[in-house]
Amino acid sequence: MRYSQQREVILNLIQNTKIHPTADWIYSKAKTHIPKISLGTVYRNLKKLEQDKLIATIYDGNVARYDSNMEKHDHLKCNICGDLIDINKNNIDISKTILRNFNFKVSDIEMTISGTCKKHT
Amino acid sequence: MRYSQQREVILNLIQNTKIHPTADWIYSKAKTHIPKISLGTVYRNLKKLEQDKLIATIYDGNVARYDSNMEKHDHLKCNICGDLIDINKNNIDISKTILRNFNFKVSDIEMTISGTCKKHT
DNA sequence: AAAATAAATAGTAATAATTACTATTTATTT
DNA sequence: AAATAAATAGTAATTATTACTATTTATTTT
Ligand SMILES: [Mn+2]
Ligand SMILES: [Mn+2]
Ligand SMILES: [Zn+2]
Ligand SMILES: [Zn+2]
Repeated sequence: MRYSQQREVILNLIQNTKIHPTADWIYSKAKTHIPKISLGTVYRNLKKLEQDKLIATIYDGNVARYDSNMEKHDHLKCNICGDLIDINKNNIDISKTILRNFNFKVSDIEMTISGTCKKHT
Repeated sequence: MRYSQQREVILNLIQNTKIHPTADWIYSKAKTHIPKISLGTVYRNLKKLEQDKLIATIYDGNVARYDSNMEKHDHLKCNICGDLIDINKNNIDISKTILRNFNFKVSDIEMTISGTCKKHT
């Protein structure tokens, strides 16, 4: 993958925030560095960075958010501000542990387990 | 909430399938019963049915799917066909149990824990 | 260093999912 | 049967994302 200033700025933005930003957030921040950058360039590079395993896409409801923490981890999602907070599996024995460790009151745990179903054996 | 034939058809369709259908799937099936039904009506009723806790919305990547199984449960998502398969928490001790019980090979477990973060205490 | 090459970009158009709007219809109450 | 307000059909608007294309630019070759 050939170097481009645009991609470097995009990756840096994602790496320097903990907010798991959306494409639009990245686009508006990137414009302060490269005023002529286009939204298409942002999306194209997000795809490439994901293919290169430099970032991961998290679908948060109906919008994609991007994460540069490539260690396997899960998230706490606040119902009020929508923040996504990184957690590690070993930390999450139960809701009580989360309340203790993160001062976060759990109301729901959603889990999606991906893989290959029996139709493809 | 006042009765409407449209809403009854929509709810019945969701209750009579295990596929966790999308709005479009519901729309096309509903048209065979009520040819003049509009897509807006489908979405409006999906929202109302959710508010009334008759169905739940599952965000599967970037599209919403609808589920009439209102018992707390999680899903296995097949990477190949995209099927969502209901599971219960007690069943999911580990990947091995899932392989045994569902003949489903786990490649990834994603978990989102919702609640209220410390900023709102 | 200049020319050649192919990848990346800007800008715009297209698509898909969802929500909003409004005149008309319909379920329910009076 | 008339009145009322909720629900609908049909369409327009919005949002997120992808596609397209002429131009620019990073890298390689001479
Ligand atoms: Mn994260
Ligand atoms: Mn389900
Ligand atoms: Zn919060
Ligand atoms: Zn499958």
